[in-house]
This record gives sequence, structure tokens and C-alpha cells, in this order.
Amino acid sequence: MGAVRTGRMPRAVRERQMLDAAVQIFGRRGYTAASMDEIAELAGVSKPLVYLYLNSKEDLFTACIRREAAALTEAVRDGVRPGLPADRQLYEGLRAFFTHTARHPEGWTVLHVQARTQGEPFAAEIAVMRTDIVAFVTELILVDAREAHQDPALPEREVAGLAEALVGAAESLASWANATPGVTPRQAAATLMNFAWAGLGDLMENRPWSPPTEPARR
Amino acid sequence: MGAVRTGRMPRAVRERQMLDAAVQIFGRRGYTAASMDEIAELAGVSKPLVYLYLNSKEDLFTACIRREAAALTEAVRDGVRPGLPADRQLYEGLRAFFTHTARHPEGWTVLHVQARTQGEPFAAEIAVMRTDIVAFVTELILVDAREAHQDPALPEREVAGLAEALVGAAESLASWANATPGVTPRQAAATLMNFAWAGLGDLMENRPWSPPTEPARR
Amino acid sequence: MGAVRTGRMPRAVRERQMLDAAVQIFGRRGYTAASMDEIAELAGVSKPLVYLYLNSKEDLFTACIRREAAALTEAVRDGVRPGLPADRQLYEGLRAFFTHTARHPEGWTVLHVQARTQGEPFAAEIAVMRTDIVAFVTELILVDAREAHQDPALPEREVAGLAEALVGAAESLASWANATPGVTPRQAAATLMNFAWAGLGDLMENRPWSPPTEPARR
Amino acid sequence: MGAVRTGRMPRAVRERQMLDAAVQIFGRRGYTAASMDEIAELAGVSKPLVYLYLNSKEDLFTACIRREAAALTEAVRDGVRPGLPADRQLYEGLRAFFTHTARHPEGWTVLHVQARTQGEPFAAEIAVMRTDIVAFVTELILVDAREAHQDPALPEREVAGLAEALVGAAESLASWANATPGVTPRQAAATLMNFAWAGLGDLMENRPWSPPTEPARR
DNA sequence: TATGAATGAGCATTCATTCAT
DNA sequence: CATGAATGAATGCTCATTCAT
Repeated sequence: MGAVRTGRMPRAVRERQMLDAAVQIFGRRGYTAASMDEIAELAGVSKPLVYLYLNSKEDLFTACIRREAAALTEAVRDGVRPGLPADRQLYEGLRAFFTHTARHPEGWTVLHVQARTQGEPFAAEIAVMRTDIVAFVTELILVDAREAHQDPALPEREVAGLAEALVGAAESLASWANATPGVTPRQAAATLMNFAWAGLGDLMENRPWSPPTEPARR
Repeated sequence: MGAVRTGRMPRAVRERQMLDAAVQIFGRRGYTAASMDEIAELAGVSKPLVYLYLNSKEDLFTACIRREAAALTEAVRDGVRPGLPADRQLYEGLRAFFTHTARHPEGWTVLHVQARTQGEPFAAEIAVMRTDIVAFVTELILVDAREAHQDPALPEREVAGLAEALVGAAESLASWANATPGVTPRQAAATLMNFAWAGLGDLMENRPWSPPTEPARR
Repeated sequence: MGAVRTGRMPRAVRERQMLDAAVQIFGRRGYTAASMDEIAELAGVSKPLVYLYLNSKEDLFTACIRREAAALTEAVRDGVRPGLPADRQLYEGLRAFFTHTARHPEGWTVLHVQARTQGEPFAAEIAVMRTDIVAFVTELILVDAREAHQDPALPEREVAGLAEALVGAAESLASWANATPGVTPRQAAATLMNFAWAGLGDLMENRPWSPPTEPARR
Repeated sequence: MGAVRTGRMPRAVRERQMLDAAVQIFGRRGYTAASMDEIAELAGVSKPLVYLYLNSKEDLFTACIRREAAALTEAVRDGVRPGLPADRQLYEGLRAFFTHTARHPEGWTVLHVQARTQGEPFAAEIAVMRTDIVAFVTELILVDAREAHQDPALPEREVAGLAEALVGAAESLASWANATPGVTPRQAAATLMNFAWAGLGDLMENRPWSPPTEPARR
């Protein structure tokens, strides 16, 4: 975003430049394949400065993850309007999610692809964010169950699996939307709502799809 | 699986040992972090032999991807019974998919996580497999639309998005199931069917979830 | 010794703080492994100030060597009482030597261990100090030879070797005493006198230990 | 010793070449200042080969220390003739010691100067060798006390200090002899015997030099 | 007087890859 | 068919040193 200014400047600014560059490179190459040299060059600074400010490759990567995770989480929280019904809340959250991932594709790649690939300690950072989001979705599902469906007492694991699958689908869709020209965040959110919400409704009203014995659906 | 035999033996066997080892190591460490030394050692051969048979690290990784992709695709195709209704076919395909990924977790990791992380030329290999599967799912959706819903003429992009999301959810669920003890392939497939199929049905019967104007659902 | 004051203060004081810190660090880590960063931090000043006052790592180390060598030499000279007989003078000198090295172990390490390890130009600095001390000891031996033994005309090289060995033994003992709890400077000096002086006396009275032809001693 | 052969050759030979080079460089520069590049170049091999065979700089240095310590110890043991009286044994041991250190000055520097400068784990390696030698000397002193002086029951610490000082003097003399042209190992050994043995004799026959109260010696 | 900002150069270590046998 | 021997090229990281203020 804009050419990197050169010359002397305050630490905070330089640090931001470095994190910006690191997110680009880590997103493009992956943790292991990314080189501190390339990051420093893209940031427009020398390598020692990167180490002076960010300590190590590991710390730098962690800093990237945290910054991007915080930004994404904040974007989603900001997108949700608390007063609305649960389904609208979910939709708005999804829209904010897809909007943010579309605007920050490299950041999203760092979170969704690169960080999860590298075992500990990075996976743990992601797990925190993901747990947050899954909990948020789970809560929405339960609220909806209470509001709109007389609380059908869905089994714990079932709901966890559903939320997990929904989040997985959203994550997958985000990457797909980034890779597919012409897909707007609005469309992605609507698609996912269509795809998921109705199924949830059916499930909650005890019209589940039954697997082996019955011949077909409905 | 099974101790690696040493000493002279036919090329095909040796090659299989090498690919087995490579899949393990690539799955565990990622492409860049995996070392040819470790692979050769696990395969029980010397490094030059690996190069003699498989040319380079890149070729070796590509070979892994192709083998695992072919195995997975074949497993899914074998799992589907052509005569059944579309939803049953999809269910059986999912079950075969989850069964295979559960039985070959490192292979699945190579495909789902490691290969996609490394950009070209590996992403292309994955894209091929994914395209196959998405096409297969798309076809099932369309068949179902014709069979069970008088062909509601779903827009092309919509269906593509749905299939994409379904496959993404399946992929996500596969990794989640591998990481979560006690989840059987059967359960995973049923969960996903519950989650997705009903929503598809609603959509096809023109009861889509409507995003912005209406206050809530149904 | 004493907390480092911060803020503005006269150059001489700052310089002393830096040299103090440098002696600590050089003594602890050795010349090459010591870092200017650590020295500046221990001195409580910024690195550029160290360079402003002391020019370079090499100059800083040289300054340390000179200061410590001067302090040690002065301590020994101050310990010797000129009027006494030669053996008493040597004893007092040794006692002052061991006292000083016990009180300034890092300074002694810098001189005895670190400076000699680093070849030119530091070894030369040490050589100066050592030459001084060896000359001093040589003089005492010769004076004693004249006073107490009718000048037995010891060969030049022999005396040089003896003084060298005596100084070497003293140096070795100093480090040993520093590393061995419970050894006082007084004990160290007495031990060395017992060990060395009698042998010198025998030698000067022409009762040398004869190496090859005779089967045994005396 | 002799130009390093190039091209392919068995591991044992290469390893010896590398150790030879490493001893030279470590002796000349010290552990920290020595660079693996320089060692590899002097050994006539590439750096990776050094790492392949010797693992790390630390391991390489340790290997040098062990090899040189073993060689020195063996040389001294081979030089001593067990049947002779204690003083002759000590003389022969010293002569072998000075001969070896004169023939392998860099090895001696590594042991005496460089290894001791670098704290653990290298100091421990040296401590082992030194303990051996000090014990050897202590034993000779005690044997002599019994054989030639009716066992005057020297106090434990006194003897330890004496042996320590003798070994220290020998070590110091060895470095001095290496740095002083024209000094033969024979002369160095004789000098040290003259210097030390007579003093020991006086001490054991209760003619110690008495430090403070008496005016002078004898 | 004093320092925050910045870097060129070097170092230990590793890795994919190739010969000679 | 198979490997022990060997390396060019990076890579993460550190350090002595210098400006601009």
C-alpha cells in the first residue's frame, strides 16, 4: 500500500512497514520458504533492523498472525449489529468477514493457510481466533434455536460439528472468493446463508436428512 | 506401514517406499521444511537413489500429490453406487471421502494443507483434483434438481458456489475429524448431509434465505 | 561496585564506568565474544557514547589492559618495602600481587587470560607489563645473589628462565587461588616462597639438581 | 604437515586433515574468533563437509581438545621410566612434556590458552587432563617424601598447592620456551627441576622459608 | 553531552544436488 | 543397482560501527 518511505523514521512506523511486508511474504511463500532477506527488502530496511525490532523469524510470524487475527476479529465484531435477529446477525458477520478477507487477501492467507501449516506455537495462535469465532457461531445457532424453534435441544457434539462445518465452509469460501474474480462479499455471504441456514432450520425442526435406511430425502 | 526392506529390490518397490516416506515427511513438515535427507533415511535408501528415481524434490512432491490425489479420487468413485438417487450417491461419496482421509491422514494433509501452501506448480495439481470433485458434486446437484425438483434452473454461478462451499466444508470437516477423536467417517458424512442437503433443497424449491430486506427467516 | 549513576556527568566519571563495565564483560566473555552492546548496557550508557569516548572495541580493550596492568604494577610496587632484604621484598611483592589479583579477579582475568589469547596487538601490551615484573624479580634475585651468596655469577639465561618460571608460577597460582575458596593471598605468597626461594638458594650455592648422569638427587 | 591432498579420500583421512587445520586456527585465533570458513579452507575442504564429519564448531573444538590432550598425556606417560627414583621420573616426565609442547606448539596453545578461556564445556575437558597430571605430580612428591625424607607428613593442601604451582610453572615455561628461540626441552626441564625440586627437599626436611617474623631466609 | 535509528559484513549452519566408484 | 564423498548457495542471526538529531 504505497511505496515504502526511506530514511530515518520513528520505530512504530517502521514496525508497521515491516509487518506489512512480512504478511505479504509469509502469505506468498509460507513460513519456511519466506526469507528474512526478502521481507527486509520489501520493507525497505536492512535485515538487522528487522531483528532489532521483531527479534526473530518466529516472533515476526507470530506478530503477523496476531495483528491479522485481531484485525479480522475486530472487523467481524464491528460488522455485527447486536439488536437484530440471530440470522441477520450471522449474515452481517459473514458479510464483514468476507469483506475483510477480500480486502486483505494476504492477511487471510497467513491466517488460514500458512499459520495452520506450521505446528506449534503458531497453530495455537490460530486456534484462539478460531475458537472465538466458532463459539460466536455456536451461540448464534443456540439463540436462534431458542428464538425461532422452541429450543429443540440439539446434542452438544452435533452443534459443535455444525458450527465447525459452517466456519470451515466460510473459510473455504473466503479463499475461493479471493481466487474467483467477480464474487462479491455480499454474494459469498448470501450463498453461505442459503447453503447453511435453511439446513439448520430443517434440522432444528426435526426434518433431518436420514442417511442409510431410507431411500432418499424428505 | 510395515518395516522397510533393505537390499536390492525392483524399482517399483523402491519407488513406492520412497513415495511412502515422502508423503509422511511432507505431511509432517511441509514442503520446504522437509529434507531429502530425512525422506531418504525413512525410506531406507541413500539420497542419490532418491534422485535417480525421482529426479528432484519438486518432482518428488508432485509425484506424492498425484499419487495421493489419484488414490483419493479413486476411493470416492469406488464408494459411489451409480444406481442410487442423487442424495444417496452424495452421501456414499462423502462417506468414502471421509473414510479415505481418515485412513491416510498424512496423504490428506499433503493434499489439503501442504500442496496448497506452496503456490505453483503444486497448487495446479490440487486444482485438477478439486475441479474433478467439484464437477462431480455439481453434477449430482443438477441431477437432483432435475430428479426431485423439476429443474428450478439454478444460476450457474450459484451452483458453482454451492458445490465449492460443500467441498470446502467437506475438506474442512475431514481435517477436523482427523484431529477430533471419536468422530467416525459415517458421522462426518451424516453431519455434512444434514447441514447441506436440506439447504440445497430449500434453495431449489425457491425458499431461499433472503438477506437484506426482510427482518428474519421464514 | 556501586550502582551506576545515570544522566549528565563529567567525562572522566563516564569513562571510568565504561572501563569498569568493559573489564567485567571482557573478563567474563573474552575479547571476541564480548559485545559492545552488553558493555554499553552494563555501563549504563548508549553505544555511541562508548565509541565517542573510546573509539573502537580494540581501543577499549587496550585501555582496559593498560589500566589493569598499571593498577597491578602499582599495587606490587606499593607493597614492596625497599629497605628490607631481598627475600622479604619478594615476599611482600608476591603478597601484594596475590592480594590485588584476589580483589580484582576480572581485571586479572583480562590480563592473564583474555589479553594473551588475542595475539597482537594485545599480547604486546601484556608483554610490557610482564617484562617489567620479570625484570623486577630478576633484579631481586641478582641482589640476593650479591648480598647472600657472594655473587655466584649465574648465567644470564638461567636467571631469566628462573624469573620467568617464578612469575609463571605466581600467575598460575593467582588464578588457582581465585578459583579455590579459602586460599588467602598470604598463604599463596608463603607457598610460592617455600616452593621457589629455597631452590634458588641451593642453585646459587652450587647445589643444583643434576639431570642426566647421576641416578638421583642431592 | 605437508600440503593437503585434494579430491576424494576416505573419511578418516579427511577427518584428520580437518582436525589438524582446526588446531592451527583455534590455536592462532581462539575459539570465538576462529571461523569455520577459515578452518575448512585450510583443511582444503568445503564447509559442509566439516559439519558432516564433525557436527558443529563446539564439537570440533572439543574433538581438538581431546585429541591434543590425549597426545600430550600419552607423550608424558611414554617418557616416564617407572623403575627410576621419583626425581628422575619427574625429570623425564617434564622433558617429555616440554618436548611434546615444543613439537606441537599450536596444540599446546589450544590446551593451555584457548580451551581454558572458554568456560564450560571446554574447561571441563581441560580439567580432566590437568587433574591427571597434578595427581601424577602429587604422587611423585609423596613417593619422594617417603623414599628420601622419612615421610614428613606434609599437609594435604600444602602438597596440592605445590603440585598445582609446579604444574603451573611447567605450563608457563612451556609457553615461554615456545616463544623463546634457543631454549631446548632439556634446558626447560632442568631449569624447572632446579627451581622446584630443591625447594621441595628443603620443605620436606623442615627448612621452610619463614615469611613475616624472621628477618630473612635460612 | 548524548542517543535513537540504521546498516555492511560476517558467521554458524543446512540443504538440494552431483560425482566417482 | 547403489552409495560414500563432496559442495554451491542460501538462511537465520549477530555485531561493530556510524549518522542525524
